[in-house]
Amino acid sequence: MARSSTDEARRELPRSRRGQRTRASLIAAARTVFERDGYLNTRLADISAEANCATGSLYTYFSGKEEIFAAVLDDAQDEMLHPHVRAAAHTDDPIAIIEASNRAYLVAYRRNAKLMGLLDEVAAIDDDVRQLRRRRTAAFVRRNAASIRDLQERGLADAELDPNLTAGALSWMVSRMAYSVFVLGDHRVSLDDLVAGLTRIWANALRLTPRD
Amino acid sequence: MARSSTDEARRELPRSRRGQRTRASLIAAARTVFERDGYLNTRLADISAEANCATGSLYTYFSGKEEIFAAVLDDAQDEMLHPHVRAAAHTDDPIAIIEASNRAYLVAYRRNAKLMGLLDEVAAIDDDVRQLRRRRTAAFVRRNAASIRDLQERGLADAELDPNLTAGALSWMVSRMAYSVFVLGDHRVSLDDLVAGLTRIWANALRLTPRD
Amino acid sequence: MARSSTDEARRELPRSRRGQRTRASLIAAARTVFERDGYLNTRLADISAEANCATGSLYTYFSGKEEIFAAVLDDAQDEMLHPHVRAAAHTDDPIAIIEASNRAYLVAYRRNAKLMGLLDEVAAIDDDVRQLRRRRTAAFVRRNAASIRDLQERGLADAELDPNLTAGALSWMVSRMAYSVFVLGDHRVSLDDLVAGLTRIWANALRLTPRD
Amino acid sequence: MARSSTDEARRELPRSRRGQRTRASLIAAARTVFERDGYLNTRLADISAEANCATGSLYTYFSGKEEIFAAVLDDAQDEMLHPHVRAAAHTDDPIAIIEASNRAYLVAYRRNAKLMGLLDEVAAIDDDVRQLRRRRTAAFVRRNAASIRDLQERGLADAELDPNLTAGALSWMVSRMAYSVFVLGDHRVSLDDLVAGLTRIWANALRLTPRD
DNA sequence: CATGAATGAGCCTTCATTCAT
DNA sequence: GATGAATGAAGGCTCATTCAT
Repeated sequence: MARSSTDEARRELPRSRRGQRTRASLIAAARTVFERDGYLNTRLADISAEANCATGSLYTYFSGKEEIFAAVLDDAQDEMLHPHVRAAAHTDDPIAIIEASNRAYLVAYRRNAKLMGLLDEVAAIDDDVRQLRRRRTAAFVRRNAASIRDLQERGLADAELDPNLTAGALSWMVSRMAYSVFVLGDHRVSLDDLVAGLTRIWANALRLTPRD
Repeated sequence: MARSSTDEARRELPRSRRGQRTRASLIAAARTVFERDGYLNTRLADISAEANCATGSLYTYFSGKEEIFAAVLDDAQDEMLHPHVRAAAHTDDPIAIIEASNRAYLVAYRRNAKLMGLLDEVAAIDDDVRQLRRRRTAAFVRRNAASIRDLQERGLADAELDPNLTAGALSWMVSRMAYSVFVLGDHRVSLDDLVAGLTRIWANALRLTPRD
Repeated sequence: MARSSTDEARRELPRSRRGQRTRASLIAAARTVFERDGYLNTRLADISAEANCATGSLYTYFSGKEEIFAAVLDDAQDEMLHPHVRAAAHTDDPIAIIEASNRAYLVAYRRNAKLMGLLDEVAAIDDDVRQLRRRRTAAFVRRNAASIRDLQERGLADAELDPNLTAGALSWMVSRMAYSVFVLGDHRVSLDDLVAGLTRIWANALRLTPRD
Repeated sequence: MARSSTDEARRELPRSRRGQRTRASLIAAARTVFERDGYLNTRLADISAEANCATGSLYTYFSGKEEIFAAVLDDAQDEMLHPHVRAAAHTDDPIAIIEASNRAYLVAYRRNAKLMGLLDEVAAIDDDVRQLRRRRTAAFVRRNAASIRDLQERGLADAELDPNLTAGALSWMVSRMAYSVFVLGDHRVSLDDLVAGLTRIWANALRLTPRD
């Protein structure tokens, strides 16, 4: 997570084995409770209770709610990262790449739907988390923008589109649809149809021509 | 607003002129404070202070934070409504209609950017508000879906697209871009460019052919 | 009521006809609400609402909750008074007199059961009401004590009994049984059986010999 | 106390010694303040102040006023219980048994007069406490009824009396006289005279013949 | 390091009472 | 007199954070 290296307030990692166990169980408990009760409704006491340890112990490792939430995100880091386009590096077909990317994203989102919804809740509340998410998204958007620019230069994509704006718009489209489908439960649609639908819109938007 | 007719707990409207003035000033104060401090940080005492009245007066008209927030939304109702496509009824060009619709939406959004951001914050927290927003969005999406279906039937739009999914995806795209630009301050872009960009993406996505 | 003549704080009686009507409807409403919700749970606003008049109007006639409660008691005065033994003056049989007295008391109690329960609630809370009730009871007890003394002097009742103590004990016995049966709903027993049972205990206690 | 086993909301007992001390001092403080100021006038802050601890500490052990009051009763439990008739099991004389029972009750009542008065205040207000008292009284009355029935069967007591009604009536008589004498301060009478007087009435009521 | 009780600021909510209209 | 909105003191309760053991 972005904070990992920069946040000097963070408590040091525990040295003893016992400490590591406690810390880990607190993080696991926090995720459980956050996902069950929501960020705001969660009291720190609930977390320590879930972790079967004393209230005070939480402060041994974390400075407060925000930090333990950050730790939960950190812990789930890899699962949640925007999948890289390289995920589908073994093809040249731009549409196939987009599809692979979307699929990877949506699969990851679905697997962590509760946490993603939580992230959304917290981002609406907490500026740090909002910045964090923005930074992540920015990286993703930048990659997409680069890809669009590349396709435009190769004459494959609509040259009129502003690569940055377009990348941003399409990224939001996918991430909000994921939220809508997996968190809110709107749109009863299968994963395959969702991937296909979003990919087609994305490809159309760029005016890529399907090879068919 | 949706609650108006359904929420039986809502306090009665004031009978006297004085009461109407107080109620109105409370709503105005609430909007000011909510937009300034955010929903969570706002204490009801802040609102009454801003409205220059006693704490208790707030409870004369509202049962609590949620209800006064609902009243603020109610009050801003018309400004915030998703603009109807009819806005551009005086043309036949599908792209022109989309553009007009997007412009209307983005203009309205920009005018109430703070409130829209607030709505987003609260929707992440409060289920009632979430439902409220969902209902509104659903109506908007339904209209868009109908429009897409119509264009498909007329052979103007990509027949492969699922109208509902597409309408949902494109609507989210526009609304999140509005959030991104006007609330978060991302993408330094002019309103015109934003409208043009989103409209082009939208039109491309449907495979509408610009007349040029 | 005892306060009627002594309490200088009491508002004057209204002169206008309209005022009298308002005052009367407030008292009626107060009784309704007190009996329905209990003394503590009753808010003055509930009373004025029930009386279909403004909150402020209550203060035109009463200085507060205690005073309007006193007015309710005042209003119900005659129904609630301890019945006088004279009620059965047309017989010489001591037991018949006791029975008549008990019956009269219990009938009156039953008729105003809600109010009597209320009186009990308030007496436990408010010292003024407690004193009021004590004064009333004292008069009743005094009469009973005199009656016992008389029977003792005539050689009809156990001479060992302390007339005051006995009168107090038996009076409490009857009044608490009334409370128990009519307010709490204990002892499923008919009025006749209740009267008969209490009268027999009373007569036995005095060692009066039934004539049979 | 009756709630002990049934009230699932009750906070857990403290685990540490310190916690036990705090809890105990809160209960002691509560009794002091309740007896001094009455139930209604007591603010929870007064109790914590009296116990020299923070407001919040009270909530560590009790969920509110009702529960801490219940704990006070619980704590005084043994002193307040209706004394059992067995208290005087070493005699066969029915009157002596009644006298011993009454004396035990009145002595206990006098010792806890303030608390008994309090119990009365609260019973008039709070339904839970009312039920609690009712259950206790019922047990006491049941024992007395059984005793009366026994005496009737042995031909020693007036066969006409309804055992339940009579037991109820006489029990109320004694308990209200205790209230009257020890709480209200009516009837200037010595304990011995009170015991003697009530016992004679009780015995007379049953038509027991004194052995003299 | 763990424990879990203690702390107390902070905010909400009620409602008797007043008072301008 | 009637009206009903305004007032604001009062007290309840929560829970993040600290700290003695």
